Amino acid sequence: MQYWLFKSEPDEYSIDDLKAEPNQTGRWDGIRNYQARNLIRDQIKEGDLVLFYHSSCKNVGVAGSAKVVSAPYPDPLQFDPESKYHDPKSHPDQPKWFSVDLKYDQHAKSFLSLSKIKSLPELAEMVLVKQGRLSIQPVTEKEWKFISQLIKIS
DNA sequence: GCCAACGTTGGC
DNA sequence: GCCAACGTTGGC
Repeated sequence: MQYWLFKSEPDEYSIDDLKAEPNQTGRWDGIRNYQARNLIRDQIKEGDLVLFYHSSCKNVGVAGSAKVVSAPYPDPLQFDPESKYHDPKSHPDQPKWFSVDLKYDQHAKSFLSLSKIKSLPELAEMVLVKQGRLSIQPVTEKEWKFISQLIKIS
């Protein structure tokens, strides 16, 4: 079992949007950063657990949890000329960008803000704290357990 | 392969 | 809207 943190701008796609999807399951697409792509393509597995993080908004922080419910597969938006995520350099026989499906799990009963995260020595080593700008990042089991307690999810 | 210029992310 | 910290692009 592995743990991850996925960032999303809630104006674009919030944890409530995920919950409102049919079967509470949505496609995590639009990843266009190689570090994040490598994680999603090579390391993320069906069944892994995800902290759903809201970025670039009034309240930045961990809003809840979700579960990976598919293997990685090519992000269809890269082949869609209408999409802002269209990548004309990517070809279907060798796709550059990947997606997974996420299923809503729980809302944080207590929202965990970034400032709170930064104030906690137990979370000082999080990628979120050390390297701000990565949209998909690994979370250690220790961090996951600590955060689960803080936000009161099980 | 280096590196300057430019673009993006994301907190504040 | 600002700006720091990256990542990407492209000339050489």
